[in-house]
Amino acid sequence: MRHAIDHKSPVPLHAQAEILLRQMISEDEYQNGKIFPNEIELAKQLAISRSTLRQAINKLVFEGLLVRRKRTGTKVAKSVVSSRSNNWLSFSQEMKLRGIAIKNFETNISWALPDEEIADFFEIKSERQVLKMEKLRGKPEGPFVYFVSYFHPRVGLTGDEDFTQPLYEMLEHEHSVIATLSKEEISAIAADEFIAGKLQIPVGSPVLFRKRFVFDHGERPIEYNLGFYKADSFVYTVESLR
Amino acid sequence: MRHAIDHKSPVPLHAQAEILLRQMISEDEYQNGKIFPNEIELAKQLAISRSTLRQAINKLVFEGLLVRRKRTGTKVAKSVVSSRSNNWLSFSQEMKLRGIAIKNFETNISWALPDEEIADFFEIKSERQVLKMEKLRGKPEGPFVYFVSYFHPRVGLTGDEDFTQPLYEMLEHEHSVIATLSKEEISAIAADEFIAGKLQIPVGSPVLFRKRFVFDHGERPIEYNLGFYKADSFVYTVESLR
DNA sequence: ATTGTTGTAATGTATGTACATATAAACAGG
DNA sequence: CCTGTTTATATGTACATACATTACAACAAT
Repeated sequence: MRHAIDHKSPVPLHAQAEILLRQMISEDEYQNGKIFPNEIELAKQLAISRSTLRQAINKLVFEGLLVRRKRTGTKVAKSVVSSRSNNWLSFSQEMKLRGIAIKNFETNISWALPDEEIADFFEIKSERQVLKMEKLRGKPEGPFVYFVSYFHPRVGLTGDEDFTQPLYEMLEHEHSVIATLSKEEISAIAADEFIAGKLQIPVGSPVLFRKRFVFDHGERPIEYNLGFYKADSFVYTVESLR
Repeated sequence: MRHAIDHKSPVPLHAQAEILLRQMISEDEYQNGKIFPNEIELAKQLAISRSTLRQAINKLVFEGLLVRRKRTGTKVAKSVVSSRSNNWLSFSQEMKLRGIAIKNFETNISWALPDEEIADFFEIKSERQVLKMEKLRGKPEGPFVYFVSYFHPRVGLTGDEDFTQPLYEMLEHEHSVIATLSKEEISAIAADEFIAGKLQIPVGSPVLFRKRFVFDHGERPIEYNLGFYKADSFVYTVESLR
């Protein structure tokens, strides 16, 4: 009998249930296709009503994390198609959601001169220094992604900010900059020596390369971001309606 | 008093409510920020219960079409305007747009047994044969993409169709199947022997791999598609709003 | 004028209940 | 052995109800 739900907590019961379900989802058994206890049973275990539990389950179904079939039951979705091209979760938030612990291998903040493409995107002179952020992140056993970001001077970053917290929240709270639009280009490339060194892979290995342009609500450029992902470590999901 | 909801229809009431709400959303008044009737009032107008109406509203809130605030009410979300990019151009249409002439190197139609993932996606037994379409396409100087598609038996393809015309138009006109939703997963992989052979590149070279799940308006699976793009030949672009 | 209080209107949370529907599995009949 | 039929079980749909929370608005007190 589970009873991990606190009826006296200010956190809504369905939200608590959602958290519990996310935990279950990340467990190996459920990842491997084990059927969840049925609604009635699970509701009883958690000591909440079926309707409340359903609220939590439905949210996860909508996100594409769970699938349900009558008579069969509820289980973790096979092809984890995380719905809504919500690319607005931070990297760590997203990984957390998928139950992956991440480790920071390097974080580097510096001032740099933008190359032509960046200066062009920011609409500034290439003599003007911009803040550059590099991050090397991955699983405990090794890095699998190398990021480089450049920020528009308008944002007002000093380099002393706390770059460990979710980036877009930090920008919003500390600098009142609200990122609302991103354009991304995704391609496959071969690792050059630099990237191969960072990701600890052979030169020439496949790398998923993402170039990202981030704008504020006035469509003014905010961030220029490059991401290099070790092959197979990362799947980019997109959902589109006609 | 609205009463556009048919209680005798086999279509669930919440689904009917959802359709009505979508219509309202598209109306000018609501686009311009008019507040919707409150839940209780609207439920009364539609002659359904508040819970049922809420089911519909919540779905649209999840989708980001509506925003709600206590005491203020429910209205159309500001920023939304149709997000997402058009992945709905056919390959050749898209290439044409970019001024690239396309050559077909191979087109192969056959019947095949689906592997577990495909059978699972289609929700059919893996003994049931499905139509398989392979295409190798590229520039005059060489191929740069290899596609494999599987079609759900429901579509009713015989294999004798004209696969040279734009696929989704053909499906719509010849088989009344309207593809409206696609979920895609993009990753980088190393070319295995088969793919390397097709694309005429060394084994182990980087390849942009796209897995695509296509659904009709009822979210029923229609097509399962794999695309292998030679590195640097293809850039995937995504635009997303928050 | 500012600050605090109270009313009220909207969504948010939560439960209990009832019946519908889809389907896997067991069963029976040929 | 296969084929149809029944049964049990899980999700799906729908409603009625109650109380909590939030936040704007009006008013009162300082």
